[in-house]
Parts: sequence; C-alpha cells; structure tokens
Amino acid sequence: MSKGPQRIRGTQDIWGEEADRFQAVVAAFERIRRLYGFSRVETPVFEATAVFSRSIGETTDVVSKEMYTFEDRGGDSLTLRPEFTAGLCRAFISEGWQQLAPLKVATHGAVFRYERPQKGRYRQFHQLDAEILGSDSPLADVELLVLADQLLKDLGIAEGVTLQLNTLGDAETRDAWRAALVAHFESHRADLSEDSLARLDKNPLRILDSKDPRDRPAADSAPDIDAFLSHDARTFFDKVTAGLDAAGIAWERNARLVRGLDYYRHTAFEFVTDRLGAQGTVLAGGRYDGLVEALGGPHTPAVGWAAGIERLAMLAAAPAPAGIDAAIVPMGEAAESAAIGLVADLRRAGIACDMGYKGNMKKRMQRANASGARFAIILGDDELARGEAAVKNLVSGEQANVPLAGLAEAVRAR
RNA sequence: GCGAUCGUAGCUCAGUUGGUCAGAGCACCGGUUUGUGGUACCGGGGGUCGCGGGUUCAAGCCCCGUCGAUCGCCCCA
Repeated sequence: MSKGPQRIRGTQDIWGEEADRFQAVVAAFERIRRLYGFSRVETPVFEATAVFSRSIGETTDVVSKEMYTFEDRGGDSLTLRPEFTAGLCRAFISEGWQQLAPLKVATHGAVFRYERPQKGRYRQFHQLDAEILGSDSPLADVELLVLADQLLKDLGIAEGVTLQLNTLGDAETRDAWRAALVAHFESHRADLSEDSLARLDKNPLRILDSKDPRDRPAADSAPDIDAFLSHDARTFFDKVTAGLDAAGIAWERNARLVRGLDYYRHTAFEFVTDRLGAQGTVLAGGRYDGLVEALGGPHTPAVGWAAGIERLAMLAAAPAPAGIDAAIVPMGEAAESAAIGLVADLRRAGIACDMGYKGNMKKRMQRANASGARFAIILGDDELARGEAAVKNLVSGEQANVPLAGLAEAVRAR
C-alpha cells in the first residue's frame, strides 16, 4: 500500500518459493525437451502485428481486443507476442528453416494478453512451448503428447490431470461437421443462451463446450464429428490414439473439445485439472496445418502445444529450498581480508557459499542460520595464525578445526 | 467488456450497533557485558486504515466515485 509506482495490473513480481517453483518447471521442461531431441530456439518478444492478425484472423476478439499492439517510432504496428506459435512460424519462413523440416523446437518465456486477470491468468505470463514444424505424420502428434505427459509426471502433477483428445478432421471434414452443427443449433435456437446465439454466427463450434447449463441439452445432442470424418482424417486420428496406447499414455476422448480458430486441423488436445477453478487447462495444443501457409510460407503441416508456467508451478510440489553449502564468518579486518580470497577459492571449487558485507560475529551467525547454510566457516585471528578455520555444522552444532586447504572437501555437498 | 466479493503495518489479520480504533502475531532492526546461530526474555522502527468526494458534532466502520485485488462470465492463440 505504499506510495510510488505500482505493479501494472495483471503482472507479477515473482519471489522466494514461488520463484523456485517457477524455475523448477522451466528446468524440468529444459531437461525433458533434450531427451526428445527438441532444439531450443529464441524468438523476439514482439513481431509485426500482421504476424498475429493474419494467423489468428483480423476480426476475432483475440486480435481486436486482447493483444498488446502499439506503433513504434517509424509508424510500424508491432504486437507483444500473445503466443509462441505464430512467431515460430514466421521464423520458420524468414530464416529458411524449411530445409530443417521436420523441425522439433522448444522455447519458453513471457507472453502477453490484454485480459481480465483471474486465477492462473495474467496479462504478462509465461509459457513453455513445443512444436514440430514440417511433418504431417501422426507420430509427431504422438511424440509431443508423450513429451507433455512425461513433463507433467516429472513435475508430480499428473495426479488429477487428464488428457482429453479430439479430432477436428481435415478441411473437408471440418466444413461438413460445421455445417451440420449450424443446422442442428439453428433448430434449437429457442433453447440456446444469448452467448451461444452470438456464437452461432461467429463460432458455432464453441457452443459445444459452453458452460451455460441452458446450452447443454442442445450441445449434448449435437452430432459428433465422427460421422463426418473422411477416410484420411479417420486414419490419422486412429494412428494418434494407437500411438498413445503404444506409449502407455492414458487419454480420453472428448468429442466436445474444439478450438476457436480456423487453422486447426486434426488433433486437438488439452491436459485438464479440476484444481484450478475455471482455468483448468494446464497444457493445450493441436495440429495447425494451415498456419505457415496463411503467413505466406509454403504449405507446412505442423503441430504443437503450450503450457502456462504459472499454472504448472501452482500445481507442482514446492522444491526443496536451495540453501548454500557454507557461510563464511570472518572476525576482524585481517580475517575479512583473508576470507575474501577464501570465498573466491571455495566458489571456484564449486562450493555454494556466501559472506555478509558487514556485521559482528553474532549477527553473521544469525544470518548464516537463516540462509539455510549447512556449515558456518568461522575465521578469526587465532585460526588464521594456524592456517585453519573453525567449521561448524549448523544442523548438529558440531564444530571442528579444518586446515584451509581442506575446507572445500569438508563442506562439499554429498 | 460484464457481474459478485473485498481493500487496516513487509506478511496474515483483530478492530463490536460510527465516539482512545490505530492494534496483535509473524517478519525486520537493536539489546540480554563486544569469538558462536537455531529456543527464551527486553526494547524499537513502521500504517494520513487504497485514493477522492459526501453524510455527521464525530468515519477504518455509512453513501457515491475511482483505482486495485480475488472469483466467475465473455474470450481463450
């Protein structure tokens, strides 16, 4: 409540244990993406606005209301990335990555959406992202899902999280299904909520997963996509589910799972938990075979997913606090001077240690204890004269004199 | 963009029907004879009660506005 500048709505200052959890999620992702042979890529935080508006659709709410768009000094319209996929597709085109296809890439970082903040939903938030560009194989879909599954298990949050899977078919299938849905909902106009009547014009698929109980009867009785699946689309979906079964991944069909944007094809999936209120989707993605082409590139089938780091961090168990190995407690100017060298040597030897900038012994010992250090290395004139330091185990309270040369070994973490 | 609830020290919160109501715990800082932390004891700093109006003799407590937070809706790339 103090005066002075305040944090911008929907942003967060992440600190302490929360920051540790955040880092733990990123570390797990980095480790696992290597296991799957995904290359790390870095792309800009902002792009030309057209990169997003052309891929998503000029008229959607997403583009018209929910992007951070601004003009730079040259008058160009720029937008802070609201997702990774479009920027990666742009890079795929402009960097000539076509020759690397199929390209398995992973990235993570901040993304920006101008939305009302609520649980697990911020204006600047952070995502993990994994994509496979340039493959039309269902094995790519499977590999991404297995990666996602391993990540969630590694983070210890697979409990209570289910993989929901659906297919949106190919273009021909999707169009046929969409027409059937519109016909179905038109005949139930009187039963639909106001929101869904609006969806009927703009985005009829979205009626299927409406939360309004008034919509459920019509939504539940609506035709599934299955009857409209072309042979190819059916075969593709079967190969995805067979691949998941072969990899031992539990999944469930959710025929009501849809995507808001038109470029999605075939596989759509979400890992969902019931532990985050209305924001229960923890990781989501799908196949977007038309996106690269929409950006002016060659026809490039692709599939990918993104996951909110904050949401994952909220669900993950708190990592063990990372205390340092040792705190150096010098007494007197001569000792402090010698300790500067000692700290440097210990750190070069890979020992995590720290020394306060000031304070008497008592104060330094208090700080050492609070820091979670396993040892205090006490260095006074007496010890210095003998070429030793007193090493105190802060857990057991035991203390022993150790030659300076043997300090690193004495406090090395197991 | 819409709705509901909420907004008191760094944190978690008390503050009765408006009249010592500016408090507690934790945290922080200092001390309990200056070479030993974690437990204990003593002391201290810190809040114009989100902000701005209004009602009243009197408002943290009532009313309006505003900003922010939380939860939900819309949207969800």
